[in-house]
Amino acid sequence: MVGDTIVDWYAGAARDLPWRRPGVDAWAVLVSEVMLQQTPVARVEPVWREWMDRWPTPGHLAAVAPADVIRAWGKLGYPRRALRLRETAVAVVERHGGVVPDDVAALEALPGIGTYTARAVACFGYGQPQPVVDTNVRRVVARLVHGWAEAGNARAADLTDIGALAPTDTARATRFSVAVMELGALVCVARTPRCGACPVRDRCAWRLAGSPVHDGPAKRVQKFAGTDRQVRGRLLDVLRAAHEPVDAATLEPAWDDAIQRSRCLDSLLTDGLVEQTADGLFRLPA
DNA sequence: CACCCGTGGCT
DNA sequence: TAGCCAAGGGT
Repeated sequence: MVGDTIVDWYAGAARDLPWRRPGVDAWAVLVSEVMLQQTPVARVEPVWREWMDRWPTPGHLAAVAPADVIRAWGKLGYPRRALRLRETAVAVVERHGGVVPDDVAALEALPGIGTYTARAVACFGYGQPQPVVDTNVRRVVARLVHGWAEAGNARAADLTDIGALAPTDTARATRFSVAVMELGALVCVARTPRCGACPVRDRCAWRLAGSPVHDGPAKRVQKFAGTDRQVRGRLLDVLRAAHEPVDAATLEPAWDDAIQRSRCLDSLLTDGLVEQTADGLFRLPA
């Protein structure tokens, strides 16, 4: 069956990623998964190594100031993830005695841990045969099973779809979850799939249908230039570099439009990524 | 469910 | 070059 074929392919094709090595615990896996949310492997690797070296356990991370965490996060993007990761460390210490929980429901209750990440931790960190659905898996299933060129929006049936392909053997089912992700990351990629290198090309519904082009609605492109996300990033850049609180004037060069700049600073304060001192200066939260 | 939340490399 | 895309989550 296809599941077994994909597992066998993975044995010879898997990348040697640091968080996949033997002895890497569930906390280290959790940290990697949060960093990998919407961020490419190549950019995560060095930050993850440095991070785990500094803060190897939830207890270590829970004890440091948000400012340190935000700086260490660097330019991975979506810095709210860094804040939530620290909050998760606190929750693991307070609610789970410093041990990452091994059941999906408890994992999903942690800040910044959703449907995907909870199952990824249970599967990759604890060896459970959990179905795991990320963007790679949705694309593989779309092509292999449904014969579509692209995955649609995430849907509840995704978990059922991938579960149906998993090998029955428990250990192989666990391997299967990483294996499908790897297939999507290395072979069944978004832009130009390398079907010649695909272990299941002969059983792929999309190929059997003649590799039709995507005919549904185009996915909405997210603009970046000029958006609040860019402005927030600029403001945070200034504050990451400053090791003393700064006044509003110091933030002006970050963005010309005063209205937008002010709105974004407010939203950073609301998010807890920035705080204001008693004398009205701004800094990363101590 | 649609939208918001960063960043940088690749085509 | 401008857009596409990357191991999503929260609201």
